[in-house]
Amino acid sequence: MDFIRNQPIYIQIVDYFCDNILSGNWKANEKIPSVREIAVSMEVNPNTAIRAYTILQDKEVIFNKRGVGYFVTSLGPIKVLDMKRDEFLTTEVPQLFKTMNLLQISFDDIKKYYDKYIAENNA
Amino acid sequence: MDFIRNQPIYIQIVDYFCDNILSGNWKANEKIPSVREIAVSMEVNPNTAIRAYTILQDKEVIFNKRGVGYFVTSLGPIKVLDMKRDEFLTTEVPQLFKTMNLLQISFDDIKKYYDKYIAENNA
Amino acid sequence: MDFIRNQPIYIQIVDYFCDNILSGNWKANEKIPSVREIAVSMEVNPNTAIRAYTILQDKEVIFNKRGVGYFVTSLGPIKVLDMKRDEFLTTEVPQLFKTMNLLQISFDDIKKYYDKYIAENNA
Amino acid sequence: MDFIRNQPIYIQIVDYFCDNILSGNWKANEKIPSVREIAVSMEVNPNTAIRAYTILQDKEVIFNKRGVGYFVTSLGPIKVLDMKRDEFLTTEVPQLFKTMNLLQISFDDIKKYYDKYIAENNA
DNA sequence: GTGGTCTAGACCACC
DNA sequence: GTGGTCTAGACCACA
Repeated sequence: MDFIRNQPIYIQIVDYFCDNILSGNWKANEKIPSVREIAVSMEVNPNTAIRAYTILQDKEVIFNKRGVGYFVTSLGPIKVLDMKRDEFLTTEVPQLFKTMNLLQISFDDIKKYYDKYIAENNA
Repeated sequence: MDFIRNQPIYIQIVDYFCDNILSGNWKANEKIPSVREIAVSMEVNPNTAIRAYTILQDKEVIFNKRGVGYFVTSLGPIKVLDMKRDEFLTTEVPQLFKTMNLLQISFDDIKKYYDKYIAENNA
Repeated sequence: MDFIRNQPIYIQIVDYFCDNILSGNWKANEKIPSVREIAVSMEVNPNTAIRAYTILQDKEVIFNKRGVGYFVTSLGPIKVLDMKRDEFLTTEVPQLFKTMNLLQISFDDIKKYYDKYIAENNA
Repeated sequence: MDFIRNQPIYIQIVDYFCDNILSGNWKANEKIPSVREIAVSMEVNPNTAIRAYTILQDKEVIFNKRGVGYFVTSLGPIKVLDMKRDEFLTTEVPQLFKTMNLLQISFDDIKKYYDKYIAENNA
């Protein structure tokens, strides 16, 4: 896995987990990969992996069955969706508009990129 | 100046400088505030301020006349615009689309927020 | 380590690093000494040492594994060689010829010094 | 005049003066340009120009007739030549050889560049 | 353990 | 006045 510089690895792992849950790849009540598996596949220190699990456990997105592994909670997918939507609309979107304004990029420009993006990813 | 936690202050100063250049507030070949002025006005250590100057100097956005101060290079405004546009289009925009996709937010939804944003900031 | 006056210490550290890489002492992908080790062994403030690391990191000669340390990039040795060669041939060599010309020193004179230098350092 | 970064401007002016004397452009006992002329033509602070004059005056390479201007001393050209030769042979040349060694550049390589240089500058 | 950031303050060179 | 370098030392995030 490629990590972005300047952003903590454990945060990037959290995001990776959220993506899997949002995309339906990991469904409610399903078991997710073990700490060890993640640590190995991502070439990451187990301590770093554990931090990601702990954060999502604190937010009740995943839970732990001792000796068995981690699972998505039944409300997990909904919680993630809410969290992400909220963050997206109150933080990212306004920031985006501000940047567009500063860079003189019109909404139509974005629209063009969007159409292109859709074409490429649905084809 | 108010700084965002968990982002280095010197990066925020760099962004502040870029904003001033992009907005036309600081024009090509014009002198910009001295290190000490910035340090005082932002209530920051001069060393921290210098880091911002050094970064932009390395990118040839500003240059130094010894004993006189820092100036915007003649290509400075263009370089900043290019840098920012590039980063925006190759990083933020794809990220945006991916998030929209995951969160099931349509382009029309975004459009509504955009119209609202414009109405608020131009009124 | 003995530092030359009137040249920044951090530049001299950069040169020291480059020398180690050029001489094959530090090879591609190998870990190099930590910031603290260098700071202690060179009797220099860690901040001063960090500047050297940062400069070479910006030039992609070394890179950082978070929490682990700094490593020579795979292209590091080549980049250093290119950088140094370029600087040598475009700056030092023409400067040399110009000085020789001004001082009325012939190429044969230099040759004698060179032979002497080689004799002393290979003997 | 274009100045090199990282080297004091007054030193570069001193070098410029020495070059003029060595090349025979400014001969013994001849008047050299006034401080003001140099300051204007080089777009430099007069104080900075004065430093260069003072340094060469201290070394008895130039002298001042009050109200008239600066002149090259009768021994000026010889002194400059001695100074430069000494510095060249004891500092620059050994440094050059060391760099050649590190960069795996042979003396024959240098010879080729030299022949090329001569051909270009005598043609 | 690793590096990164920041402050406080000194000292210097240069213009 | 300008910026540049360096030290000492604290505190933090990360692995």
